[in-house]
Amino acid sequence: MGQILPIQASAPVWGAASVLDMGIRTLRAQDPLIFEGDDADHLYEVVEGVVRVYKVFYDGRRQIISFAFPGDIIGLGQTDTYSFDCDALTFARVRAIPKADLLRTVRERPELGAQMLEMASREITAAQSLSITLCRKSAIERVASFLCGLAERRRHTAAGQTLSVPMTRADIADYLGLTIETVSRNITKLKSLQVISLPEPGAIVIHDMKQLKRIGDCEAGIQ
Amino acid sequence: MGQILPIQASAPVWGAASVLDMGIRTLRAQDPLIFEGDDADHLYEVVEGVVRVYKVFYDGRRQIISFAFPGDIIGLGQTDTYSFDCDALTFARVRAIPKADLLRTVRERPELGAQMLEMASREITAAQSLSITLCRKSAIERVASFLCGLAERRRHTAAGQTLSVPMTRADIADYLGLTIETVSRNITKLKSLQVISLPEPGAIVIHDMKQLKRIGDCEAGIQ
DNA sequence: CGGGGCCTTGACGGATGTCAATCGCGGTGG
DNA sequence: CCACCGCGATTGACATCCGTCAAGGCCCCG
Repeated sequence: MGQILPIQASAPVWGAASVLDMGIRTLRAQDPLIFEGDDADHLYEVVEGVVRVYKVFYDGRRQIISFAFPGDIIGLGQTDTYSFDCDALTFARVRAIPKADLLRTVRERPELGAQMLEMASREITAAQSLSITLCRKSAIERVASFLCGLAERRRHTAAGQTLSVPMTRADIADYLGLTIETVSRNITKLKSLQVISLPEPGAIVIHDMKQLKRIGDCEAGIQ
Repeated sequence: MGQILPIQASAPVWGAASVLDMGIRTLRAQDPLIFEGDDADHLYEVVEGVVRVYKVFYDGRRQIISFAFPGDIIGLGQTDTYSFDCDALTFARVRAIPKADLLRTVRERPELGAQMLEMASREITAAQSLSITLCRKSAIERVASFLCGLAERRRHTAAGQTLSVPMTRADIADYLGLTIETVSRNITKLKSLQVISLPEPGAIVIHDMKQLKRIGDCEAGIQ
């Protein structure tokens, strides 16, 4: 069985840890971090583990907006109250950054403001590319691009490495706008194409990254 | 025939018109403003008219990312080069804001930085809600929420007002991730439900805003 | 009058959702 | 020890929504 790399801690993004490192919160899997409607008075930087950000609709439909990995910031797009729920997917540690402190710090160090803008930019780009994924791609293309993205963010781009997939099929489905069954069917299809394999639950091995990318980018004639 | 309100000019968003009002560009319908890959050295604030922002894929598929109305800023999420194309949907005037000037100004007036962050926030929220629209909603729900959003942004929330819809069915389809035919069918369905009517091409009247909202928010049992 | 957009409407097929059965695995308790 | 249960994943059968293809209408304009 392959060694699955842990989801590691990262250096503080803001550089100004001494000023902003107000508090680290430790979360067990499933522990809530943010409820929709809470006052949006903190940003959270994921230090370790994986955190999921999602919206739940009156009828139980759920849209996962993002899986946040170490180094990611949650709450940049929130002004008054949070517009989403957020909880831990795995054991996780997050750094809580009070917005008031942050704004004061930005006043003293304008370059931090530029950095925040840049991160907001990236978030806009991510959200827009998610839109494209969701509306222009077929089910297998979505699954393939999801796995590609996962591997890239964890820098597991070499073939044959075991990639931990801490989310359930339901999480993936709610992220990709599909059902559990469709996700499962298409993972099976990728397996039968010998692009990936599933050595154990919660892990996958990407055997043919190029082909996976081709499928994810709609460049392969898969039906 | 109802009088359709023009899409009006707005006061400069930045307040600092004397500093930033570097140039107004006038565009006829269909005139290009930004090509994907151009150096992202300007922001554009729409002053009058409607501008569309979109991506075109290798296979001709097009995703409209946003319709920008007066007061909207284009290019906030762009760091190096633009990642989208952009052109005028109607006659339009835009204020070109050189980024270099803007950064200098922000250094002198940090509150502008906060304002930019807030606009970026709004853009993130918009992109995320577009994701949800695209992946969680049925065709009629998408069309209804599109029309609701249009009415809200133009502040035509009273029933019976005539709302100008300057975009074609193809534009709406490429924004909502649908086909022309599906958009048309569902507009017809909303008409037969007596929620809207089409007094003339390029205009709609919303008769039952509450019901339209219910449908757009997935709160109505429509098949 | 004819042509070309743009829109609407109909018929049909296919991808994906829904419903249901089954499997494997881990935990629990008799 | 093993039967039982619950949860997640897989697989199959069927239904349905939406895309595709095609025809036709409306309107403007030459």
